Amino acid sequence: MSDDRSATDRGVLYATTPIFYVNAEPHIGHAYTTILVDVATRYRRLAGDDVYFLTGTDEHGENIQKAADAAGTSPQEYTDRVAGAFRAAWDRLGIGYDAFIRTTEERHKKVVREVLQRVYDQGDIVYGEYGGLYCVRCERYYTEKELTEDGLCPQHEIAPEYRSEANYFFRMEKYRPWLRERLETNPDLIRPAGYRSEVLSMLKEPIGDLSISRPRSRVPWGIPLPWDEDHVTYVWFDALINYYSAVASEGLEDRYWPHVEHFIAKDIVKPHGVFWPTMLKAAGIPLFQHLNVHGYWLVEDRKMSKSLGNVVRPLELAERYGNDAFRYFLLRDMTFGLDASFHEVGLVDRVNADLANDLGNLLNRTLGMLGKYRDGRVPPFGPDVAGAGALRDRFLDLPDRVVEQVARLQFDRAVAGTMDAVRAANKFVSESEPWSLAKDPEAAGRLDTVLRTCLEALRCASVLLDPVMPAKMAELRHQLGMPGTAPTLDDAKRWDGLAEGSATRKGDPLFPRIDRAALEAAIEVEAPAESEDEAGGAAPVAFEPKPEIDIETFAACDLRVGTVTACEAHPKADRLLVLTVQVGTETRTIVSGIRAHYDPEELVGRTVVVVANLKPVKLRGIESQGMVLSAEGPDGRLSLLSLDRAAPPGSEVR
RNA sequence: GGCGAUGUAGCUCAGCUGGUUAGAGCGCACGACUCAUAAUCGUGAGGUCCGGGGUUCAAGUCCCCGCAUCGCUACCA
Repeated sequence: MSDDRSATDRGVLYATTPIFYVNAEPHIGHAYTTILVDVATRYRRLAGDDVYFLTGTDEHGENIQKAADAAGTSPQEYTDRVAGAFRAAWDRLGIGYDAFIRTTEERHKKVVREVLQRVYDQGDIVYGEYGGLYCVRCERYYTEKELTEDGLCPQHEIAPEYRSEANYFFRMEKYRPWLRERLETNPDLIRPAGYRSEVLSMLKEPIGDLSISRPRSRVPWGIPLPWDEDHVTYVWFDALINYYSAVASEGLEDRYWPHVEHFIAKDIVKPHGVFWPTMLKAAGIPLFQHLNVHGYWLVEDRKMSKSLGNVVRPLELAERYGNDAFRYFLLRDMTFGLDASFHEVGLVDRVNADLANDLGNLLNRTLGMLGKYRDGRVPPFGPDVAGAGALRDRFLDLPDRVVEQVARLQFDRAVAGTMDAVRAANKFVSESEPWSLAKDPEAAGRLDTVLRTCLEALRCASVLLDPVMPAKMAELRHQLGMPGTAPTLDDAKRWDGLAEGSATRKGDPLFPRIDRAALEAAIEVEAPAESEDEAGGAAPVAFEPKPEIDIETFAACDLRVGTVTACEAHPKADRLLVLTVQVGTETRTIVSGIRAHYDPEELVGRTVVVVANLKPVKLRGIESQGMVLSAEGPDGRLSLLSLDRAAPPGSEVR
């Protein structure tokens, strides 16, 4: 256990998941974070700690509004529905959260406004007019240091202008030195260490100030700024503050805030590792204890994406294989902080080997013999049997180790260690051969010892695995004849937890084996079907049309058919390709940001659509004389426009 | 381009502050057993620890260079 969480906060835990943006159904990433926190909190509860587990939904913003419009409903109705879907999903996955916060709740809005006002009053929120020098071409602000000696934009060598955008900015840059210092002196504030380094490297250069508002006229679906009702907060002050508002609004601030642990996936390290601590500092609220960052589940070794058709639906898996088995797999097969690969066959193998063969079968064989030899009743310990004491010691050593591993976020090891002990129990059965003892009347006492030892091993295992598989472990204890009361960690520290003479209740196998061959066959069948629709099946995108233009304005764009005659990677930019395009009689050099989507070779000879009268611009040293058109797919994947009938290079497009 | 992470048996991964013949599970081969969910237990095959240098008595573990994959970041007319 790390030093900084010793005296003050031992015994109390406030754990959070991110609040999820309600524009999509929960996927395995959402589910993993939430299950992880569920397991972590259950372990701490098992140890007798005072625990508060928060999750929720992020419901404001333009996208929600658009999605609601597209669905033909109001934002409120829309978010009610989706937030309800998230809650239902978590319920089905056995998530025992204590509180569910929605950013549209009054209690949240009130706290957000209070915090905003406080930060504003002390001068850390400023109007965008003070934002600075803005290069129109770059569409970004520059600090004076970044500009050339003459005060020009380094990219375009034009004079930047003072931009008076109607936004408010949080003066985040001001807190950068403080945050660096804090991370230096508090090395495990962000963990594992790799993510701390990442944040530190972000802080080496200016982080700028953070835009935190949008005009209410454009985005009415948000929380109005308390001092300027014409603006609403944008994302950060709204969403991040949920962690604080959830307890502050319930009078639980003193009890839980000093013990807050955030759990997130690595994609949101920046807002949580940079924005959030500086916001807290500015608001005079103490920092979180740790920011705990986990990796991604890579599906078929690629990042999960809708366009690849490899989205893993947690509810389907839980349904198919059992929720507890699914949870076990997630916790067992990912090392905290690192990415892990998800293969459905791997899940099945894991569940069969560990849960069906080792744990489930140990229960089944033990209760089977108990029924046969002892009428299903719990025997006393008899004379010593070789290996019984060692097995007992092995189990009784586990609780302290597990608690420590959980504190270090080593859930995989905590679970593996317990399963190793279960394996040792199976070995003990083989070596002590109770079926042979049963044939020898003089060995009755030793048979008692063997059976009782197995029963106690199972009972202890059920306690140590209870946070991961609450339903199945309760069922296990039920089969052992125990009452349905919730276990405590102390139950795993004793070897006499069963009542002598009590009746066991052998039932169906706890974890039925999953037919792996059938699964493989099913995958065979599914595989070809997936490749058919690249984009055709993608959901329509809600959008807000740009301001109307007339035909003359459109005609001002000179769009032309072109043929790519050569193409190579830009020598000084990772994301750019340099195309040579034949447009009519002219040959143009066009720089385009499509390198991540197309190989240079595959473009040679292709027909493209070119904006021919764009003002040329130098991109990383190469002049681009135009632009090629492409469309963006659901996953940011670009698709170049081409023609479905031949038209010679230079033909006008209209 | 900058920063960071990862690269260990067919597969999924452990290997903490450098120290005996490099580990686990799955899969595979052979054997044992029969209480059990075609389960369990044992034995075995299988590795240039990404490549190349270096530091050290000693390196998978530290340093340098490179390769590959991933992430963040700049460029995305």
